[in-house]
Amino acid sequence: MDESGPSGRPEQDDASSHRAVRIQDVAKLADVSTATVSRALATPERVSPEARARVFEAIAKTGYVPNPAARSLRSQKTHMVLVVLPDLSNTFFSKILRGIEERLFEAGYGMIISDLDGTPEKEAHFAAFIAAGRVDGAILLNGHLFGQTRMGGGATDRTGIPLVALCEAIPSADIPQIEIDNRGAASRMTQHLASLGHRSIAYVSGPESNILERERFLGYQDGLKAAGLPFDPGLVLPGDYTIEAGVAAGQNLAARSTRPSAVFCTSDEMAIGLIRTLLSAGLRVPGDISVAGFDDIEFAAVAEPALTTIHQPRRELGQAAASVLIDLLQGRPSPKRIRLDTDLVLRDSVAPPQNMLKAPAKTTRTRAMKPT
Amino acid sequence: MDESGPSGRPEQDDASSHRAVRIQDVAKLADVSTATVSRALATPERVSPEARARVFEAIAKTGYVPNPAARSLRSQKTHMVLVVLPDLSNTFFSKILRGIEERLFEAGYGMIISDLDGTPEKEAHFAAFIAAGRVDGAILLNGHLFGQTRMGGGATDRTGIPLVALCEAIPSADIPQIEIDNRGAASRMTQHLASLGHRSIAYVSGPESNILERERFLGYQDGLKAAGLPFDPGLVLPGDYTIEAGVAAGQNLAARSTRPSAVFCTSDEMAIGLIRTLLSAGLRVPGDISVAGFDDIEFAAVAEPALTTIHQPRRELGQAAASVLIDLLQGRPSPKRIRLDTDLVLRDSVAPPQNMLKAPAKTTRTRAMKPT
DNA sequence: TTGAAAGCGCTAACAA
DNA sequence: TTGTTAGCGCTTTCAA
Repeated sequence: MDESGPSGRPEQDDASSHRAVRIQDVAKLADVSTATVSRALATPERVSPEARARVFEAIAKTGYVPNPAARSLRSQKTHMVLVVLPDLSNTFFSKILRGIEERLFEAGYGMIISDLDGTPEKEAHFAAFIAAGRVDGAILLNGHLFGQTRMGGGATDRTGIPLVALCEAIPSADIPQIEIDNRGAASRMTQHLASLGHRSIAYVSGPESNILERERFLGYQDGLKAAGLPFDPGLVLPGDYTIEAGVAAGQNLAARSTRPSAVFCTSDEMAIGLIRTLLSAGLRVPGDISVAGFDDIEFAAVAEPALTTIHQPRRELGQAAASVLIDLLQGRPSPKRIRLDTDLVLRDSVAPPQNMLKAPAKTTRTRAMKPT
Repeated sequence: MDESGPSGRPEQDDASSHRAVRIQDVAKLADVSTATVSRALATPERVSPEARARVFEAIAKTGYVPNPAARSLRSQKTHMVLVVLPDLSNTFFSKILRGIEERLFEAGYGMIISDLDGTPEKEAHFAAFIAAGRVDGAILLNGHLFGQTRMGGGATDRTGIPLVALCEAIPSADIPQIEIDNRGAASRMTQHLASLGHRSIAYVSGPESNILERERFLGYQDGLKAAGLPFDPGLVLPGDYTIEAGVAAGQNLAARSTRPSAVFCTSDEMAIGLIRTLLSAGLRVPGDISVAGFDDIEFAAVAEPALTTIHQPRRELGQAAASVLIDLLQGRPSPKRIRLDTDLVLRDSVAPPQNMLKAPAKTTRTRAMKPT
């Protein structure tokens, strides 16, 4: 079809170059069989140096790119990974995604993203995606995809593709988990607040059903206990990690006659929304109320006041998850669980309660926990 | 992984069969040919009701899911769309992405994401992605992918897959463009600032090479001219849409002895970083300096002070781009250019200059431009 | 080390 | 309306 031009460059595209270059074309040009071309690509060491050289030359000359559909049909591999996440438009996830993409890219995998905004039908759809064999593996950023669908029947190996859980551990499933110590971090923040003298520390939660949330809530209680403070259900405000939830919690708090002196929000978004509402209501932060967040998103550092929060290594989390999945995909052993460290980031939104003194805060980071 | 069983015949269909159900299995069960099964799926109206019923029953019974690799190999369609974007971890893009994903999902397309963090090699990689036929079409959110690589030679139809440019129009290429009127919006904001009495309006730019940036910069100049203000190059500060760039611009401004009374930042991130730095330097916003942003990201409304900015319909932009691409993919006619409206969102970060009076601002939206 | 040849599972051209 | 059949482009036995 496409004779290579006299120049040695790939053919000029006249009307002629309809057809993509196939392995046959390369084989013919290199004067070998298609099998040899295939081998030269997959296992170069099993092809004689001469043949290999000719093959690569022919590939360069023709601009041959293997057809992934054919390859995939034959080899049952797609070199694609599915990433399932609850909300694409959430800053928290997008940074993780980037970490994932980086690593997958390096390893030659493509990334298919599925954003299931809480829609059960979408879960089913992406389960079908997996079932159809469109991907070699998947990274799950939400705790319950396949929670019902797939794992429910205990049929972990029904579809049989490697899965990795990121952040939201899937409790029953025994798939590798990449996470932070949510409980420990929440406990640590709570104790930090207590150590400054706060006796009444409110908690703005994530969605109840969320595994992360449960861990953090336990951590909050741990922290209270460690500080010798009683747990007061009246100080627990419902939330869902969004700015709006923070605003709602702020309104709730602002309307109270007696208020906690500190609030621990389980996401920075909520903390920022909460602070905004408090300020609008004429309260001072941290003067009247200290507010702490969780995640350390980009905006935490430039919030007004700058947010004291827990730093999560989001990109690294993504990278770690991708690395584990790639190991699995390539048959290498890989850790069943990776727990990355968090940092307690001290900024300006938290201070000792009104009646106590405190020097103006500077951003400080404290290593939150040692590796285990 | 596992050896396929005695490969002559498929296993029993119900028990935990190793082997995936194929079209043959369905055909046999429904007592029709594979062609009929295929037709029943693709063009049900061309199959007799009885046959169709039996086919669907068999599909339900077996849990048949077509093998996309085989389908794709044969039909030369992948039902995949590539989305190329400059920075996945940027809030601005993630909301757009969601709009895209929604629409693609509805139409039965999957989304492959490529984040090229300015790395030229990645551009090449994804160009290869397209060349290999892994996707049926692509949405480009950055102005210059294939700017050199592909379009350079004027060979638009070299790879021949439908392309849509989103936000950053690719100047020379004649592919459909989905965008906002950047120039008009920037002009409008500039005039708004001028109308409040600001005579000295600084501008924090995006990356120079960026097409968006050029449009907005022109708009800024248009606005100045319309307001009868001179253009002062000393009031143009370099930026790149990031928080850090805003911080840098803030430091620059804070260090000056005479300062503009207003600053127009071409992204909310920069505006937030700038405000933060100004406040830290002891300046008041908008008391001493008014600051305006661009984009209206989620955090704009809860920034302190709340940000006056240009609202971009990000999700809708994504949806529009996906819709156009789907039209193209399915051979329907589609508009060559879609321009969505922006809004001027008035909040608290902008006020008349110090010597003038102004009532406390409330969030207000004004339609920025009429459709054309 | 190499080549011939048999499919991977599906769709579409052609015939009936 | 339906079935037969020939590939789509590749990898991978199996022999040589």
